[in-house]
Amino acid sequence: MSIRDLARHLDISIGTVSRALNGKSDVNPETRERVLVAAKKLGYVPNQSGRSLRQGTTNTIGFMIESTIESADSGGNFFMPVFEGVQSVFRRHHLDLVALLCGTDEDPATYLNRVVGRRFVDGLIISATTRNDPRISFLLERKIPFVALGRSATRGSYPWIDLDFEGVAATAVARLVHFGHRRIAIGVPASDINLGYVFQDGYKRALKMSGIHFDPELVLRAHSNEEGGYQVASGMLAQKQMPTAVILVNENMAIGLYRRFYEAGIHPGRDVAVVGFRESTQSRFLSPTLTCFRISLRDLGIKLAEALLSTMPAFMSNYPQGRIELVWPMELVPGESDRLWRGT
Amino acid sequence: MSIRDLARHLDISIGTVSRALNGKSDVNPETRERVLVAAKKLGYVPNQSGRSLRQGTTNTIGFMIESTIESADSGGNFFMPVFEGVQSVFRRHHLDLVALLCGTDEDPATYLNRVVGRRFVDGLIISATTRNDPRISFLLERKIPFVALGRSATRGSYPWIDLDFEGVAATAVARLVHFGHRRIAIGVPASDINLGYVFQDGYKRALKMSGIHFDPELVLRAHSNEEGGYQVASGMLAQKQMPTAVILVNENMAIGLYRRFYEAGIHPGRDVAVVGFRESTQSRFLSPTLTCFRISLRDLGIKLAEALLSTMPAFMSNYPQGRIELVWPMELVPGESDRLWRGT
DNA sequence: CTGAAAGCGCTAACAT
DNA sequence: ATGTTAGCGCTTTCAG
Repeated sequence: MSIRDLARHLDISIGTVSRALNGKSDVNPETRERVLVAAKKLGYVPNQSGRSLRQGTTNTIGFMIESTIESADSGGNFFMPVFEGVQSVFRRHHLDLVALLCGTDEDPATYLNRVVGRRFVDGLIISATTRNDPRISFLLERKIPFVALGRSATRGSYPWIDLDFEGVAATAVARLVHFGHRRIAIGVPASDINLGYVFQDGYKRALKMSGIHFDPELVLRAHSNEEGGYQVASGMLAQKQMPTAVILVNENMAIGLYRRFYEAGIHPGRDVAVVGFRESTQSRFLSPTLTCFRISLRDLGIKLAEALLSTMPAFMSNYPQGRIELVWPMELVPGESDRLWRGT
Repeated sequence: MSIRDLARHLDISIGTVSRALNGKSDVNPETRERVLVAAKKLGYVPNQSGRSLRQGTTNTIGFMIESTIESADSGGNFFMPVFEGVQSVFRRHHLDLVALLCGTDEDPATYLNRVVGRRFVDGLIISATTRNDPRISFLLERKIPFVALGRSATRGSYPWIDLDFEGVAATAVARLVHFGHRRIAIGVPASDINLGYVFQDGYKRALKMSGIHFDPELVLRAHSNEEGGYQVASGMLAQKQMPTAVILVNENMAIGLYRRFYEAGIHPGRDVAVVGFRESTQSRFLSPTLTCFRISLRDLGIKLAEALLSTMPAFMSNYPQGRIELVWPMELVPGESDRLWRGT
C-alpha cells in the first residue's frame, strides 16, 4: 500500500494525495476529504524511508541510554518517567521518541557515530555524560541537534540539563552539620560519570563553609546500585572511627546501605544518619523513612524536550527560549533517617 | 557526505563503492581497501533511509514497551537486562534494537499501526500482552515478524515466550501447604494483562491438587508496584480472619507489602508467610530475605531474539528451530519470608 | 486546484 | 572488475 496505490484507487495523482495528506492549503477541501477517508479505510501510512529520503528528516528523536553494567537493572526506574515527559511534548509535533540502546559491549561514541551517520534521528538526547564526553564534541562538529542530560567538562556551547548535585550536597551537609555531625561520608559512583565530580565538589565546598576539614577517607566509591550501597556501608563500618553520617548520590544505594547496617545492628536514624539521593518508589518504603530529595522526572523530561526543540530549526520558533543550561533543583524530603539520638 | 561524494573523491563509480562497502565478491580487493579506508577517513556512513527504500528493510528491530501508569517507574528494571540479551544476538546480524515508547496517552494498537505502517522496523518484540491482544491479530494480518513476551488468548500461530506463572503458583502453593498453610492469598494485577489470568488459573489448580477450596476473597487485586503491595497487605489485614500466607506475582509488590506489615507489627517469616515473585536487586536486600523466583533476564532476551529471528526469512536459516512457544521456567530461591514459627 | 516529473541516497540488475 | 542506470516511496517544484 504505497501512495501510488492510494492515488490509483482514488483516480487522482500522487502529488495531490501527498498534498492532501500533508495538509497543504492548495487542495480542494472535498478532494482532501476523499483522500483522508480512503487513506484511513485502506490503512495507508506513508513510508518513513521515502519521506526521510525526500525531506532529510525522520521525525524521530533518539534518547540514548547506556545500560552500563552498574546500572543495568536500576536505570530503567529513572528513565521511564522522563520518557513519558519527553513524549508528551514531542507528541504535539508528531515526533516519535525511541530509546537508543547502546549495548554494554559497544563503545558509546562508536554507536552514536553509526546512529548519526545513518541519519536515523533528527535529534538526540544523551545521558550519563562523562567528565570529558567525546559524544558532545562529535555532535557539535556534525551539527546534530542534541541536549545533554548531565553536564560535562567538554568545551563548547550546547544545551544541557542536570540535576542539582551540588545543591543536594550543600543542603545535606548543612543539615547534617546542623544536627551536630562532623564526620560526614559520601557514597559516590566509581565510574568517570560527571555527576560524581560535581557532587564531590559541592560536598567539599559545603564542608569548607562549615569549617570542616575534607578527609579523603570519607569519600567511598562504589557502583550506583544496591550492591554499591551495601559496600559503602561496609566501608564505613570498617573505618577505625566510623563516620556518623553519610550522603548518597544514587537512589538505589540506600537499599543496600540499609541492609548492611541492619546486619551490623546499626539503625539509620538512631546510630547513623543517612541522607539518600532521589526519592523513589523503593526508597519510599524504607523504614525508617529516608531523608532524600524529590524531583519530578516527568517535568524534567518535558524540559529536556523543550531544550532540544529550541535548538532545532524546524521548531525553534515554538520554543524561543534560547539555549538552555539548567541545573534542576531537587526538593528536600525530610525523613527519619538523619535525625539521630531520638530513640527508635 | 553521500555515496556520490565518496565515489567522486575516489574517482570511481558509486556502484563500485556500494559493492565494496557491502562486501560483494566481484570487486578488486585493492579497490575495496581504498574504499574502506576513504569511508573511514571521511566518516562516511550509508544513509539508512536510502538503503531502506531500496532494500525494503531497515535493519532495526523494535521492542515495544508501554510505560503504563502502574509500571511507569518500575518496569525499567525488568527490561534493561532483557534488552541487553536481545542486543547481544542482534549485534551478530548487524541489527539495531530500539525501544519503542508508547506513551500512556496513546493507544498501543494505534501506536503499533503507525510504527508498522511507516516501515520503521523489520520486526517487533511486544510485551505486556493482554488477554485479548489486538496487536497480535494486527501483526499476523500484516505479516510482520514479531515475538510476544507474554501469552495471550488471541488466536493464531505466532512465537511467544512467557514466564512460568503457573509454575510459580504451583511451586509456591505446594510449598506453603507443606508448611501447613490453608488460607493462602494472592496479589495479582488489577489490569487486563494476561499474566494475571495465567497465574490465577495456576493458583486454583494448585489449590485443588492440595484439596483446598478456592476462596475468591483471597484474590487481592492491586497495581503491580510497591504501592500495590502495600494495598495487598492492607487488604489481608482487613480480613476478619487474616490469610496466613500470600503469594505475589510482581517483584515490586514485596517492598510495599513488607512495609505495610511492619507498620502493623506483623513480621514476614514469623507472623505471615510471603512468597515474592521475581528475585530483583531490590528484593535481595529485603529483611527477612524473601522467598522468590530467579530468572536470567539476559537469557530471556537472547531467546526472544532467537525466537524473532527464526521467523524472519532473512535469518531463519541461522535459527532453524521452528516457531518458539516457550514457558520460561523460574527457579525457586528459598528465603526466610515463608518459614513461620521459627521465631525471629 | 491538479498533474507531471525531478530527485533525495542507495542497491542491484545489466552492460561492458 | 567496473560503470551505468532504474527505481524503491515520497515531497515539492513547475506547468497548466
